[in-house]
Amino acid sequence: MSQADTVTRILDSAEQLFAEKGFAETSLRMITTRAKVNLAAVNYHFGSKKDLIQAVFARFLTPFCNKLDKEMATMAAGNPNPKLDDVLGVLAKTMLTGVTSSGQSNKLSVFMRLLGLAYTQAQGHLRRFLRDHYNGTYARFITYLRDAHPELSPKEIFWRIHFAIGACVFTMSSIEVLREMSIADTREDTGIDEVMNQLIPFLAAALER
Amino acid sequence: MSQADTVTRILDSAEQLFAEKGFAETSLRMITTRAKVNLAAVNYHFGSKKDLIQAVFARFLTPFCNKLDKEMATMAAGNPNPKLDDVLGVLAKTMLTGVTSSGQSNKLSVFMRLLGLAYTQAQGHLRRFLRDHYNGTYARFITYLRDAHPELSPKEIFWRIHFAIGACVFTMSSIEVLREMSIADTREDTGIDEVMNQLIPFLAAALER
DNA sequence: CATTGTTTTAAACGATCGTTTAAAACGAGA
DNA sequence: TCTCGTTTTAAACGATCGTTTAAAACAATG
Repeated sequence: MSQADTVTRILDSAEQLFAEKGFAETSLRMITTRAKVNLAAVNYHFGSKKDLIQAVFARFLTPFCNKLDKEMATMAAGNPNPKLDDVLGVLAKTMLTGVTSSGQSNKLSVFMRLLGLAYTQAQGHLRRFLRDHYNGTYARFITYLRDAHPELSPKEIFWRIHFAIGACVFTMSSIEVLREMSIADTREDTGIDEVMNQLIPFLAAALER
Repeated sequence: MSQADTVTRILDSAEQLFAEKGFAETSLRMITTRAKVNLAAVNYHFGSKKDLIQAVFARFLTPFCNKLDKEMATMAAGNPNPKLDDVLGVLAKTMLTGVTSSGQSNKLSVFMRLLGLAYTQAQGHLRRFLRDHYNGTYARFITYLRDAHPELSPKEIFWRIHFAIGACVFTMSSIEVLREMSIADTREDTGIDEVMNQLIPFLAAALER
């Protein structure tokens, strides 16, 4: 087994388990067992558990942010005054097509779940890491939103977009639980596409109003 | 120190720490140290850490659900065809006035944070506990929503209300982080009342549309 | 005051955690 | 084939976890 294999398998297992259980509830022994590598491999290749957490985020956030930056620039080049729909459309498209780190299915919910953990479970070091590495893309995105709605104050833009992020992150984070509850409630299942098809107009209505 | 004191102090500390750090990241030693009681007091009075978690939820959910049930019944008695605004208004009022378990300030964000943990960090036992004890109130509330919007399918009701719950839970769960980010973004702070004043019309627009 | 049931206390239990160590296994270049 | 840097392995480290124990302290009752 080559080094790249070992590193990748650790990242895959860690990503999956972190999204499923959170950081504290996931032990290095769970990760290395699932990855079929030796326990010491994490500390050898990454240094510490904290560094592994950052590596998991870096692996999917770096290409995602690069892609988002590029797509945003492309949109702005062909459209001097992008509206909210345009900006959010680029974001949605990037999320749907650009999140493919470990190649497993259902990647979007993992992405969302990790994003949620970053907000609610970040232990300081992760928050600092994300700010230091991805604040640029975030700031540029917010700027597009402001330009699309110059009549709204920066505050209003900030909170509306985070309300929307909240609805997305929460829904996709708890998608399994929610689908179970939905079945118990309504006696019929709801596919993820169907959830997305309801979520998008929900958010559009809330953001535009 | 009487028994009631000890039990209450443990519940207060646990509630605070769970909301702040989550279940796994909060040790019994943190809880008992903050509560200024002996370590063994948790196992003596509650049995186990899982039982303590359930007790924390029970302490604020039981009076909350009782109050919500009563307020809903009162509303329905005086209003044969409550609209969405009425139903959500009762919910909001109950949340703002009825969440006062440990008497500390900023209780609403603790309530929301714990609610979020119940969805995203529930380890099975908690999910079962909540379903067994509070599913009645939940079902009744959903019924009011359905009656208020008979033209919507049960599925649509279910998902819209959970998108809304997501925006609330996420926002209030990460309120400290978000306020920091907002200050960095906009160079001005946002009070919690102000956040609520933006959140409510946001949700209203999304639910009604 | 003595007794009895309840609560608190200090100490220890075994289990599991993240991390470290040192030797073994491996692989490419001389 | 031998060498040397890299990677993997098994074992152990100290720390911390939830839980248990048995004795001490307490409070109420006779």
